[in-house]
Amino acid sequence: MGRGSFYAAYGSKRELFQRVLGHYQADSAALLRQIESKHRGLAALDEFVRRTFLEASAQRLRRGCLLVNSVVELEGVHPDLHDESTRHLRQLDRTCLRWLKEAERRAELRPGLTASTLTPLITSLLFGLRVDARSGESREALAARWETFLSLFAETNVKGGQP
Amino acid sequence: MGRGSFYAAYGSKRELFQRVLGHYQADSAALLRQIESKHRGLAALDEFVRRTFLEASAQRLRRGCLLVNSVVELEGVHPDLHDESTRHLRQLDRTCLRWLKEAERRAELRPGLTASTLTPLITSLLFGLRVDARSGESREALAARWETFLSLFAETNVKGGQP
DNA sequence: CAGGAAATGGACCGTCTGGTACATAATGTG
DNA sequence: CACATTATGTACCAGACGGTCCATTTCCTG
Repeated sequence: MGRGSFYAAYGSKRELFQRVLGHYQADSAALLRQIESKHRGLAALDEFVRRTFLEASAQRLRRGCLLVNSVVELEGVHPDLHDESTRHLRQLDRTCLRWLKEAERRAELRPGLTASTLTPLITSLLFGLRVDARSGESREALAARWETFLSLFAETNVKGGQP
Repeated sequence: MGRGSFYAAYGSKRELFQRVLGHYQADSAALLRQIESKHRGLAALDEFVRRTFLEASAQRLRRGCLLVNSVVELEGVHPDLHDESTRHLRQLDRTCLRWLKEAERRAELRPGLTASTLTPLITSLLFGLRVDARSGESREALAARWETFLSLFAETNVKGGQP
């Protein structure tokens, strides 16, 4: 793409990046909606992780998550873009909370655990897995971590429960 | 510091960065050793997290972890530095495994859990917490997540256990 | 085929960067 | 005090960057 057409189309590199962020976020939201239409509770969460981490190509996996990378890289340098990225991430957070509340209602959580305490922990772990991905960890290793994690808080009768 | 003295002392920016990585890693290792001399098993792990995340100033917290930031930012751009960072991180991994094995021996882990399956999960979560820190999450929020996590795999009689 | 819109490839500009060279000043030591 | 070492500020270089401008070409449509 020529320089001229680029700036005619997008105005500046910054604007392009913001557009990309928007697209990424829109795609993620679409995925969440699609999953939500087919699964509920912990099954939805598990499906999301499977789709996000385990079905990605090795190359795509190594690229990590655009939003997480942005949060890490833009802090201090581009505060507005950094904030925009974290805002987008929090949206994923809200969906996760919704799923967990459903799971709570369905008694898929081990006794004593609540959706509101578990949700931030889950999103933190997902951040961690995305860093792992970028550090070159294999799909299998990531999957194992996720299954272990799931087994820690899921009732034994649901998928991923502890034997 | 003047330009001249800088290049006389460090050779290049790259070399300086490598030195900084080395120092950071050495400091971390020293902290690990110090903790290991006073605590064992899950107590050591908990102390480490407390010292790393909860005692840091708000500014230092927001800077996150140099190694994690490097892994995220240097992937693809500076493969050698990226690899060096991940190598350093894996060293922390090994220490964590040692602590968990001790915890296993002392029956501090919930039944059915093993050190070798738990350790990678823990380091992933720690990565996630460092991203959270960089995204501006508060010390309290981070502490809450950690306590929740600990309660998921710690025996109820040890610190952080579930009531 | 003709004509207008859109895409292209460069030439060009100011600025920032890592890095060098050097002349000058500060510093420590006999 | 004198001397060698070390640090400093500055001028300078080459290259990359984001961005603009424009002449030329491509492409779609009447």
